[in-house]
Amino acid sequence: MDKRQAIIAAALRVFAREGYGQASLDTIAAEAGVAKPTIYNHLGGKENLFRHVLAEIAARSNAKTLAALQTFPTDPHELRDHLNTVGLRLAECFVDEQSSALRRLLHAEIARFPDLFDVVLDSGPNQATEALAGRLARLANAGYLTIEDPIRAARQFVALLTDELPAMTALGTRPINPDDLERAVTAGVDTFLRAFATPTDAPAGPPAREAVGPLPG
Amino acid sequence: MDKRQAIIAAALRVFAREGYGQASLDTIAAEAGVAKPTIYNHLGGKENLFRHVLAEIAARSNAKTLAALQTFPTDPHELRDHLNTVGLRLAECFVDEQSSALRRLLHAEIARFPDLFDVVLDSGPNQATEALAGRLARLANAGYLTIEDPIRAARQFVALLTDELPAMTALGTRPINPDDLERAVTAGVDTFLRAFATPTDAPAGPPAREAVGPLPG
Amino acid sequence: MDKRQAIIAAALRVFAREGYGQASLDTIAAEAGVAKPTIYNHLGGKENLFRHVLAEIAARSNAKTLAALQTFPTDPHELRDHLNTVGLRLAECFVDEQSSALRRLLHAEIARFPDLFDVVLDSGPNQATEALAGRLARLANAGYLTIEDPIRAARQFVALLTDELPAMTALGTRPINPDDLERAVTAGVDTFLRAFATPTDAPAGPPAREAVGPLPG
Amino acid sequence: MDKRQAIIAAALRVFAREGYGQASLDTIAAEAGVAKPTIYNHLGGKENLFRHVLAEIAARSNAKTLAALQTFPTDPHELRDHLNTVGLRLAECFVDEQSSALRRLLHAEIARFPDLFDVVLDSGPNQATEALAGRLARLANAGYLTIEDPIRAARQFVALLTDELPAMTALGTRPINPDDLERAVTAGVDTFLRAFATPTDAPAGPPAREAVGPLPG
DNA sequence: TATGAATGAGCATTCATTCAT
DNA sequence: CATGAATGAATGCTCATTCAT
Repeated sequence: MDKRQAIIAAALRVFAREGYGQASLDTIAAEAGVAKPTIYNHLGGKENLFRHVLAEIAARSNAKTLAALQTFPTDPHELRDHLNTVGLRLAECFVDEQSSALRRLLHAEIARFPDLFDVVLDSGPNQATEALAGRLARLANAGYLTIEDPIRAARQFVALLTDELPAMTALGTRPINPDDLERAVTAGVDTFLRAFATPTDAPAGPPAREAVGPLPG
Repeated sequence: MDKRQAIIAAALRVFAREGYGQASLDTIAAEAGVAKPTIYNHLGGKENLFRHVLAEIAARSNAKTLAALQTFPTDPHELRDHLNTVGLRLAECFVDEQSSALRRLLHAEIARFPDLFDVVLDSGPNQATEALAGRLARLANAGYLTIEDPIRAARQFVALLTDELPAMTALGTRPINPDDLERAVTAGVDTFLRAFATPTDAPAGPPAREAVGPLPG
Repeated sequence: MDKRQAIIAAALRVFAREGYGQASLDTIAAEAGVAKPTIYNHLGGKENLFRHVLAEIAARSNAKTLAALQTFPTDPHELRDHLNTVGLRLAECFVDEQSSALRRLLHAEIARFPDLFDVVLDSGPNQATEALAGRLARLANAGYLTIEDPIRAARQFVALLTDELPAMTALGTRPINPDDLERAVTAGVDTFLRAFATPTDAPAGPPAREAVGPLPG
Repeated sequence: MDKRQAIIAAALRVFAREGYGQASLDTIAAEAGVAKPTIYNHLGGKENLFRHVLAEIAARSNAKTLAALQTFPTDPHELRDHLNTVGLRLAECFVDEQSSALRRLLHAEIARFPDLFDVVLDSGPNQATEALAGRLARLANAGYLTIEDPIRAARQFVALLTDELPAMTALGTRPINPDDLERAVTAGVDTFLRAFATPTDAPAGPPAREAVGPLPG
């Protein structure tokens, strides 16, 4: 329905702005332009509304992130530049307003909604990590990177990229200067490459096969 | 006073358990074994109480973390082992119940208390990062590590160490298996050394365990 | 609505009985037979409720008083009797329970609601004084009274009528004996006539024209 | 004691400013510079304190008023001027800050303290009325005034004097312009003399200034 | 389906009062 | 005598929820 979307959109704004506990259904109803009971008709209670909202943000964030990975270079000649590009896209997803709000809400209400954490994790970051791991594995197979555990590498790639962002954005409540964002990404990619780039004297080619598999002794 | 400490301790528990908005002074008073007005006499209102509590946890967490760094090896022969040891201590601080609660509360209430973020940051993580950076710089000076920006390296060290912990502990609400924690730390230290360890053809120190694979020349 | 009137009526009773500060919304709600939030839905908060109540009593009192003046004799042969009659009606309005309560509440809360005084004054006594002044001016024009400033005369008429009433009714908290009320009125009218009755040796007729206008040297 | 007076003085200010219900012992204690229990030691409870305060203001107001009557002219050649003078003094007592506060407090709390009304009345206005009645009786005996019931005349004298003052001072919460006060007094004295001055064709006293218009024969 | 109206429960806060010191 | 500390009780107000329409 039309109203249903209006309610979820309004709830998303209000929950993000005020948190679950302080958000009032009156505010949400007013902001959605509907009467309070309509919220109950469509979504039944505050708790259920919250779950729907989180699912919604998680889905959106996930879609955005997967889209950012869609054009991941699988056979780049300029590896660093390409990682910087894709890293910047990921970092932009990370500092995205809704993505930040989602993280804040999860932290805030995990005690009240312990199940939501896994739901969100599976619907979002885990998928992204898997996708990213696949891309990194291809680069490893192509000999550009030396990676034993692609999932781990993917997680660490993201960790290095987003390292400074919470502090720089006050947990996502302050906008970040694009230059600062790029610098943070560059720093993360730099360290990532120091750790995982295949030494360049062995030019390109597919030698690093064993690097992906089980390690020797 | 005695009561004052009891109030802060109880408030800490209740805020951590229920969040700022849902925590009620009745609950805190009951859990502290005092009457409600006593909270007002000592700490003046809910907001002030919350600030005191956060400051308290932040101070404790910081002290714990700085203590963990106190015995940082400055001239180790077994670099990896030593980094694993200190990394484990840091990770233990990270997954500490109070430290996790602090992070959750900060995320939850940063919209209501925008100033608290910087306060906590300065009283905690920033000091730890600086201390850690100093230790890493010494190791670099001694030729064990190749580091240009110690602050950045310190931040990335922590990022790599704690990478998996939020997911493994459900944002600090579930205890973590010590073995899992150690594995996560090892993985982080491993990548850190791949990125920053000085190449081993330099005589100092043992080679960084072949399992990691050849480091870039 | 029905409930709205019930709330205002109950609030009127409770405020009159206990004063603004001591009156509790719980009491008012109970006495009105509604739940507390209903008061907020209809009238928004204690202060607003108080304003509505005062406006209500002021309007009622004013209507009563103006009605009492409606039948004011404009050409009486028995001037004293007629003034006694109208004076008694006015005095009855003055000692009326609600009118007294209004005066008490105004005195009590003028510090908290400085604006209410003028509001009530304009919606009540001032209108009555003007109406009364008009009636007195007609009597003066008809030669029965000698009045230069009808507004002043009206005020003084009321002052003389109500002179003893506060003390006799304990500021409106005790009922007054009708005989006592009549005696007080008679005394006031008596003095009023001593001051303003045109000397009777000039029988009736319209001679006192100049008395209303500017006085001689 | 010193403290006792400080408490009463502070309570007087606070009660006058905020009313009985809203005045808090904390405020009074702070304003008096004592600890709260000290109020209990000296004056036992809020209600008792209030009684003491009212008695105190009543006594002061009464003293002031009686002093204003002390120099009442008993054999004046300029009757009107003398009545204006004494009337002005009485009116000044009436608009006095403390006297006004006393009236407001009495109105406000007569429901809670029904007995206080008579206490204050006897300790104040009644004494003043008696004193004034005595003075007026002397003037009547001297042939200047024609008065049958001096008490009644005294009450009416005051009523005519103070007629406009409540409206002009917003029940004593706004200061009054001295010129306005004098004009109000003059108007009251004028009407009083029209009612009670012995006709001037009798030799005693100067004629009552034609501005008043002819007095009834 | 959508809503205006109503409510029971709960919250932060304040206050008059007492007690140990 | 004076006070710091503590508290039971009450108050204004808000909220999630329901029901009749």
